[in-house]
Amino acid sequence: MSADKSAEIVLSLEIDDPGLADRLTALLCNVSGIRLAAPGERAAATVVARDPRGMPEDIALTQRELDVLALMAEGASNKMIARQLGISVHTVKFHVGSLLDKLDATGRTDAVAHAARRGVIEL
Amino acid sequence: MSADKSAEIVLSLEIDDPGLADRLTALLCNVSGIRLAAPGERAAATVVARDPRGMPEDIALTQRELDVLALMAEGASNKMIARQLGISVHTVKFHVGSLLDKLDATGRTDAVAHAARRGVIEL
DNA sequence: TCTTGTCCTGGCCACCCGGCCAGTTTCGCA
DNA sequence: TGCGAAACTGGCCGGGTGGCCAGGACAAGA
Repeated sequence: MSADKSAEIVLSLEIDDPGLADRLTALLCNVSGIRLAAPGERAAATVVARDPRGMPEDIALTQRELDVLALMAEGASNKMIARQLGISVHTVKFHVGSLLDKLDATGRTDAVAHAARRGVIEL
Repeated sequence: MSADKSAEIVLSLEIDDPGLADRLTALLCNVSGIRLAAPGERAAATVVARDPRGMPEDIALTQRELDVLALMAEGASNKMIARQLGISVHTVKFHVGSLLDKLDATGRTDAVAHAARRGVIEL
């Protein structure tokens, strides 16, 4: 067990409000003993702040899009999703396209990552 | 509600590890611009940390594989990763292949999901 | 020395992905 | 009754992805 009091504590930020995120980043990065996590780095603790007011946060996804998204997160290909849902590959690609648009993602990997970050799906 | 930008940011702590909680408390309470929440007070953000001991060791990934994995989680294509790391697309595909093998994934989306589940990367 | 592991690069190829065009049906709402 | 949203399907195509083959450089360790 390390009792090193000088070891840095790695913090990651999950903050919706860009202004608050900026202010916290500016404040925390100057604190000795604390370091902000690089992208992908494991953090000892996470600073979270979901949109305080309202915060329904649920992006307007249809039921079908949710179905497709869940299977996408399992690593399923369009063909697999089509077979699973009993629809054609074209329809799957149609829903994936809507998902990429609504989640502001560049690809399916990005879409799953964004959805997981926003709590739309559980990894 | 007052939107005073010079106001202190109120933070609350939800940390399992008492040692980590103490260290963070000691560090944060001396930062001007940040105040720890009084009991029952509404906080602008919350610092959370799950039990770090519950996680098994990281799967044996090389540094380069971690680099590629982090960029994959950002939704970057092989070409983007290659440009970012200053290596060729072929090398990126080589590392991605190793990643798929080690993470027991069928594709890059699956790989990112698995890695996030196992705590290898932070989404 | 020889072996092992990591990292890097190339070509080739089948398949998948995402975006574009087009259309259909069904449903709820004004 | 008309109109839009959602769901569904099709063809087409450029580019991306993943698997396979091959090779070389370089450091650590047996």
